[in-house]
Amino acid sequence: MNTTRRARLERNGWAVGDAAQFLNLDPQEAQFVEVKLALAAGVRQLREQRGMTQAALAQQLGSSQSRIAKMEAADQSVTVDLMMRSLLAIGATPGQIAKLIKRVETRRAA
Amino acid sequence: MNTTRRARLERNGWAVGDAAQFLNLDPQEAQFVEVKLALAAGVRQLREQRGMTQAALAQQLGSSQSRIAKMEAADQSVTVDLMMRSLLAIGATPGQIAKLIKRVETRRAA
DNA sequence: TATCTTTATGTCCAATATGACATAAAGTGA
DNA sequence: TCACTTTATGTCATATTGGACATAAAGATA
Repeated sequence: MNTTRRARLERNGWAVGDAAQFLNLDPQEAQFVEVKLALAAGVRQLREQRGMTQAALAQQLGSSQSRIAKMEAADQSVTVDLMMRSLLAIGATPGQIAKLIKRVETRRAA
Repeated sequence: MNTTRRARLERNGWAVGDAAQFLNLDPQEAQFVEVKLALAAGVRQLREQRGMTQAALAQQLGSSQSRIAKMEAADQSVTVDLMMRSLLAIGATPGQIAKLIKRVETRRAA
């Protein structure tokens, strides 16, 4: 978000910030959420890259379409464990997963 | 393990391999376990680096000493979620966590 | 050795996550 | 528009995880 847009919104009474501010998360829980978001995005990206539907991925994982949808939405009911397993099942390497997580850190600086 | 030792063991009927072979894990589940082991090691390392006991860390996390012990042992009853939260609570950055995971990949090549 | 501290292991049950299912919503092409 | 595919959302029962507690085992210090 650029500076003028932010300023305009704030003038009009909008609280402009990230999920952490909105939800009043302490910083480390906020970071945890960001990690989950990053992994969720990774799952979606890899799945689409492979031209798979959520249903197809669900079948490969022995899960269900609805759970995949929740996973890609980083729903609070899905664990990082499931995301990790999914990423590995899709063929992501630990290095790729690491990259997803590493980006969380720098995102704040951007 | 060096080559001659391996050869000697195998001559004597020992199956020489890693945890994956021993437990008959498929490769991606094996990798998942390795990720957990790496994170577990990270927790222990950071905790000791800070001169904390498991009990002290447990208190900081609102958990219990036994759970910390299990976490550091990468017990199957502890999730990656708990490890991640713990690492972040100890002050690990996403970048550091990423590094732990990234190392899993290259370990195989070593 | 004995005592104290720390860590490991096993079990309980309340809290949470899971796959499954139904169904709504959104997207796609005729 | 309609039909079809894909994704999103809500709920449920079963399974798994969590903190807690007891206690064993291992370390440290005298």
